[in-house]
Amino acid sequence: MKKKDDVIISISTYKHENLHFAVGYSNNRKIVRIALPQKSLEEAVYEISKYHPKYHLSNENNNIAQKISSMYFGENLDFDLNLLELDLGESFPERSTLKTSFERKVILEVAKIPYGCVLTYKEIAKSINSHAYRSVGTAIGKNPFPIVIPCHRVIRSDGKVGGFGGGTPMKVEMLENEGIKINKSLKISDSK
DNA sequence: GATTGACGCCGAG
DNA sequence: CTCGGCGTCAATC
Repeated sequence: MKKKDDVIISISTYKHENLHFAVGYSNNRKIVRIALPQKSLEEAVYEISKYHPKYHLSNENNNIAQKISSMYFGENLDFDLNLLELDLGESFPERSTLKTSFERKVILEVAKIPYGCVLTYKEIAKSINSHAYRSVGTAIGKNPFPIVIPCHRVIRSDGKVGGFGGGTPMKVEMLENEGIKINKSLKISDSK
C-alpha cells in the first residue's frame, strides 16, 4: 500500500535577474509549494525538496514559475488559486505546514488582500474572529505559497513591515515593487 | 503544563 | 523613538 507521503513531486524552476524561482507540483498537477527566490538553483530546489524529499526536476510548467517571478518583481497579475493544493493536511499529512483550520483560515484571508494594499496582523485576526495576533503571524510564516498568497502584504499595527521568512529586506523589496513607499525606519509612509 | 512566536499596547526613559 | 513588560492564544514539546 502506497503511503500518501511517498508521492513524488515535480519541481520546475525559472531564473530571472540572477534569482532562481522554484515551484513544486503534485502528480495531480496542483502546486504544493512555492519557494522564495534564491541565489542559486540548488538553494531554490532545496526550499521545495526539504518538505518533499522525493522529487524530480521538470521543465513542464515553468511558465508558472516565470509568472510567479514576474509577480515577485511587481507585476499585477491574476493567479488562479485553484492551481494551489490548499488541502495539504489531507494530501501530505507528514510534510504539511497547513494542518489546522486556523492556519487555513489565516492563509485564505491573506489571499484576499489586493495588489498594492496592506493589512495588519491584527486586522487579519479580527476578520477571522480571533485575538491571537501572534498566532496569525506564526501561521502566515508557514505559508507554502509565498508571492501568490501575498503574506508580504501583512504588516504590524505600528506601521512597521514586520517579519518575513525570506528576511525583512525581501519583504520591503516586494512591497516597494508594488509601489508601496517605506521609509528608513521600516515604516509604511502613508500613501494618500 | 511549559515554552515559543513574522504581534499589540502601554508606560518609562 | 526605543525598550521592557505583560496580554493573548495557537502550536509544539
